[in-house]
Amino acid sequence: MISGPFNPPESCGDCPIRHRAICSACDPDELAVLETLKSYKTYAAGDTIVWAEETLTHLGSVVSGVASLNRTLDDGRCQVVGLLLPSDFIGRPDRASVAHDVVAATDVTLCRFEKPVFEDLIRRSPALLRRLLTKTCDDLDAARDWMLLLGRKTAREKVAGFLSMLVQRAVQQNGHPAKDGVTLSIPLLRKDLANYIGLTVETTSRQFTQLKQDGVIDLTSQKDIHIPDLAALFREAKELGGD
Amino acid sequence: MISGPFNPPESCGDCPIRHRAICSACDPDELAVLETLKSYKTYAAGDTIVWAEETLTHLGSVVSGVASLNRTLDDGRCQVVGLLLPSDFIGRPDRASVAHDVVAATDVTLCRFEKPVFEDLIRRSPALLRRLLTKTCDDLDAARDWMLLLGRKTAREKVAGFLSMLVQRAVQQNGHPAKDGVTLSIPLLRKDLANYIGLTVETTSRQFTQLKQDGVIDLTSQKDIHIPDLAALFREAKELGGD
DNA sequence: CGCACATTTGATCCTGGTCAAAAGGCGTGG
DNA sequence: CCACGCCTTTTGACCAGGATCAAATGTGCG
Repeated sequence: MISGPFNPPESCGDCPIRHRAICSACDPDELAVLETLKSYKTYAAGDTIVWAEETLTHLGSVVSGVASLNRTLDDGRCQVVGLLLPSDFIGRPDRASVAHDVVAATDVTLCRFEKPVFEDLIRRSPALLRRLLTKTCDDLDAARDWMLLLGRKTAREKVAGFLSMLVQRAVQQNGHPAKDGVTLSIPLLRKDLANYIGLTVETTSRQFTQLKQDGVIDLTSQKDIHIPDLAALFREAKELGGD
Repeated sequence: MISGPFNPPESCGDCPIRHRAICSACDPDELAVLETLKSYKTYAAGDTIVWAEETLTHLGSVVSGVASLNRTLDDGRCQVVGLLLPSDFIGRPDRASVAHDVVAATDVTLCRFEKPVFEDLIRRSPALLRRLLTKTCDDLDAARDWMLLLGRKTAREKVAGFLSMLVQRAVQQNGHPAKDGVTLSIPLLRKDLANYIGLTVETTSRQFTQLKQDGVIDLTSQKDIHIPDLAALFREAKELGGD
């Protein structure tokens, strides 16, 4: 989605996630405070940003790139339990650690605050706290939607459901309503994608092939995909209200 | 778990969930305010407490009983996306509705506030807001744990995982550390249990039979279960740190 | 160009689903 | 008190969707 190195914005006013991240709740005065406290950090694709159970020193938002939240069993089985896209938040204020690894799927830049500093911020700004609650509720709803996909959907529906989710998030970010279909880039390797939808790489790949043959999707490269008819994709995904 | 009709407490001080529900964040003054604003409502097992997408008039906590959060597809496939036990909270302050049905699994009593009243409360009490955020974060972590179970665990591990979760929640509520095993009651029908762990009733039943034959569990009746060795159960469930 | 890794395709197996029927529980009414 | 009927749970026989194992094809990079 972002090509080339990402340069952090000069000021919060120029920040690409200014109106969607938790700081969107802040007025200019508060923003001026954040400005002095924030710092940026960039990770390369594949880097682990946080290890599960590790003590967090910072909290913050994804400014660019995509990260996945991974929960892994001793025997190697792995489930991706969430995707962090730009404006999504990492960490919770009242716990020392998170319960899963956070891994950069692409190059990732974070806008961070030291944990005690952030805790002081939300103590002083109810708006910020309120915004964080809203975002957490949204994450919870998304996680529960995903439970339906993992527990009850077929392989084909899972792949279509994943793509539907990507499309919906892309539309809600870029805001283009899409007239003649949508083109987007899949920010995960097949392996990670499979771990996200609870399948193996092989079945995932087979379902892509099928959906392509059936004209639901069009792969221009392995990562770049074109969806000619959104309603058709949503129907395949059995989204509630997908028609 | 609760037998016979449940009588709401005379005052918040006598309430069984006083120290675990969101009101645990309140000082005596705040509690006195809540006291004048709350109301109780009881539902019979099987009743739908809230329909998905229906406009919520109240928010509140489960005082007694168990409710399940159900997400259902048009073709009838159904996934339970959460269990509400005593002290758990229903609803989110900033949305008009919830994304899933809330169904009473046993008889359920709620302690409720009218939505606008509750919104006013959290506007005036940062402690309450803060407590709500903590609970929501906990729910999110639990949902993500469940995604691992749904996406990556075998039928046997799913059943053992469900029982492990029940045990852990029972211990954290009743606080008894359990010397010679734990006895508890399963508050769901097999059908609902199956919908919670993403299996059919038949496989769920078969796994119970297996676990019984292997001495991991002991069914005294269809709902009442005794677990002689918690560590053994956790091992079956492949819980992180289950040994 | 050649190597390492990601993705796709193929052949076979096995876990869990489906369909069907029996057994167990429980409340109602004779 | 027991008989009947309804619903839940268990068990059985068979089937299929997705996993596993293996190999071929694609892709990016030094």
